[in-house]
This record gives sequence, C-alpha cells and structure tokens, in this order.
Amino acid sequence: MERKETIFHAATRLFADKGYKETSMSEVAKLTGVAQGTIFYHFKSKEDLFLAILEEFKSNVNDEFEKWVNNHSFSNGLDMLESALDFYLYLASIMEDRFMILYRHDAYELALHNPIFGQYLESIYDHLVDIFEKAIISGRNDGSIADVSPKKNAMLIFTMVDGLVRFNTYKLYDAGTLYDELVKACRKILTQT
Amino acid sequence: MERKETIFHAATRLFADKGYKETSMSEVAKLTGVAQGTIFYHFKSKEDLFLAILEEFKSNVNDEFEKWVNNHSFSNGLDMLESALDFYLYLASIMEDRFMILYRHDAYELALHNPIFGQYLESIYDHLVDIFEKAIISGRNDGSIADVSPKKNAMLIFTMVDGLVRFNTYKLYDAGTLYDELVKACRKILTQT
DNA sequence: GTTAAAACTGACTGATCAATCAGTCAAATA
DNA sequence: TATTTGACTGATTGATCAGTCAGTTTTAAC
Repeated sequence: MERKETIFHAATRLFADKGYKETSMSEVAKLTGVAQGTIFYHFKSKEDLFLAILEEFKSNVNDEFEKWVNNHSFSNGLDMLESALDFYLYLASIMEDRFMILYRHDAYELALHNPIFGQYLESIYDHLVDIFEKAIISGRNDGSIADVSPKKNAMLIFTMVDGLVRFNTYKLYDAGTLYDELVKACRKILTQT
Repeated sequence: MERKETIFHAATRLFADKGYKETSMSEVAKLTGVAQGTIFYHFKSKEDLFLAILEEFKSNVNDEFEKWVNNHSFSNGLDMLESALDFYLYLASIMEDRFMILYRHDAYELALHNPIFGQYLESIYDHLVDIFEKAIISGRNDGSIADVSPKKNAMLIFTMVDGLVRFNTYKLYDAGTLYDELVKACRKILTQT
C-alpha cells in the first residue's frame, strides 16, 4: 500500500474514533509510521485530508448504490424496499468508520467555512434517502405499496434504519433483534393508506 | 442574573453552537463579560462546566416528564402516544440548545474518561424512550394498541421523532409537513399485529 | 555512473489553549 | 474603624497544535 493511502486510512480510523479536532496530525503520523512532514507532502492541510476522506466516502456510496441496483432484481417495490433496508445495513457495516464520521459534527462544522464539505454531505444523504424513495415509487406503480407520499415515508424509514445503525454503533441496544420489528413496521406503514 | 448563571448560559449556547472542543474558555468569558479567571472561580475546570450543563439538562428532562404525566389525561394508550410525540417535539423546541449538545459527540467522548457523563446520557435517553414505551404498554392494556413489543416499537418511534427533530435542527427538511406522516405511521405500526 | 526529480524527515515556529495565581476590591462583620 | 471574606481580575505558564522548511534519502531516467 502506498504511503499516501496508509495515511488516508489511519486518518479515517482516527477521525472516526476520536473526532477531527481531537485527532492531531502527529497522531496520524505515528499511527502511519511516517514523519509529520510526510503527511503535509501528500495533503496540503489537515482540512484537505478530511475533505479527501469525505469525497472518497461520497464516491463509495455512489458506487455501492450502482452495484446494488444493477446486481439485484426485485419482484416488486415492497420487495425492493426490504432489500434496500438490508443494503443500508450492509453499507453501514462495510463503511462503519465513515458512518461514524457522518454522525460526528466535524464535517458540518467545516461546511460552514468550506461549502465543498456541504456539497459532499448533501450528496451522501440524498443518496441514502433516495434508496427508499425509489423503492416506494416503484411499489406504488406495481401496487405492492399503497398510496403514500414517497418522499416523506422514505425519510421516516431512513430515520428508523439510521437510528438502528446508531443504536448498534453506540452499542446502546442489540440492533439485530430490532431489525425484524423494523421490517414489520415498514410493511405496515407502506401497505395501508 | 448571577454571574455563575450567566457563564452557565453562555457556555451552553457556545457548546451547542460550536461544540465543546471548539469553544475556548476565553470565548465564554468574552460572551459573558467576565475575566477568564472568574469562570474557574465558579467551575473548577472546563469539563466541570460541561458536566454541570449536562446535569441540569438531565434534571430538566426529568421535571418536564413529571409535569407532562401529571398535567395530562389520556382517553387511551394510543392517545397517550400521540400526545407523547407532541411532548417530545415540545421538549426539543424548548431545549433546542441542549438537544444540539446531545447530538454532538462531545459528551460521549468525555464519558470514556468520566463515567458520570455516561450516567447522565443514559438517564436522558432512557427517559426519552420511556415516554413511548409507557404509552404503548398502557395502550396494550386498554386495547387501543395491538399486541406489539413495547420496548422495540418505542425505540423505533423514538428514532423517527428524533430523526424529525434532527431534520428540523439541521434545516434539511421542513419537519412540520413530516409530522402528520409520522403520526399516521405510528398509528399504522401500533394498531396492526 | 550521473543527474534530477520525487519522497521523505524531524526540528522548529508561532499560535492557541486550559488552568493558575498573586493581587484588587467592595461588602459584610466585629 | 479595622478586619475578614468572597468575588473577581488578567498577566502568565506550560502544553499542544498545525504547518514549515532546509536538508536527506530514494527512485527513475539517461
């Protein structure tokens, strides 16, 4: 692995675990096994390093979403929605550190001064909510989902599955046992008018 | 207002707006209009000041919950749950700054070294989820709510209303129009088996 | 083998921070 | 009036931080 890549991963881990402000560049250097100066050779500033991490996250969410749509077929919209719930949990598990960064306020803070952070954040959230919205629209068309607002219900479902991921991340509750109840709840919400 | 109280409120505002780490004690002093040293006369450290804020928040949630239970009567459990949704949104609006502090990671970070932070956080969250659980149990007894798991569904409903508050706080979506859909969703979830 | 560019180093700088402390001051008490 | 006490001040301290830079090492091209 390239030095730059190693620095990138070490920083991702530390920003996720400790937060942006709480992580010093010397810690990143120490964890990577390089001198402090090396980091600034590859990334022009601490903020630049963070931006690179967020950009890669955005791209990964994009790519994974494409892969999911292309490699799955659904019998109907309701089926697609249940698959989307799985997909969300899968995403959150393979990108656990990036999701933790999303749950922290660091990126929002930086977005106030650097609008590119805002753009990336918006893009990530739009994609995540979109997954459910597309499934609901599809379900309304094929009749597997009742006449409900796609956008609003997508957001409600997003808040539930996202909350479940948070419970899991913060180890506040066994999210596994909550999952079945979540699926049931979604079915109830979407099959009644 | 006492000096100590003024410092307390200035710090609450700053910790909510900028975050704990990002707020310097000299900023708190400046906003309050006192010398830096005065803060350390009243609070032995920055952490101690934050702890005081979180403790007061915990007590306020406690008190407000008591007031709500004592001053309201409900025709049945489902009615109580809908009132609980209102109550949650009311709490989040009158304690907007404290909720923002809850959404930040600062307190969780400090909880790793100082378990009292953990205790306060747990107490706050327990109370917030409890509101919904109590309503569901009551509804199951009076028949207005179907045979569903009180704890799990309380947590799902908590994630939804909490997500709605977050949308509102971060101004990502007009939470007002989402509220009606949330109430409908809760009714669907709780009245079917 | 020579040369040039790219990668890397770590001591250093200036800024910022939480916390300290010797001392001021006004109000309360004797 | 004299003394004590509690509230307050702000210059200072030592630690930590992001970022710099002059110099070294490695790699690649010829």
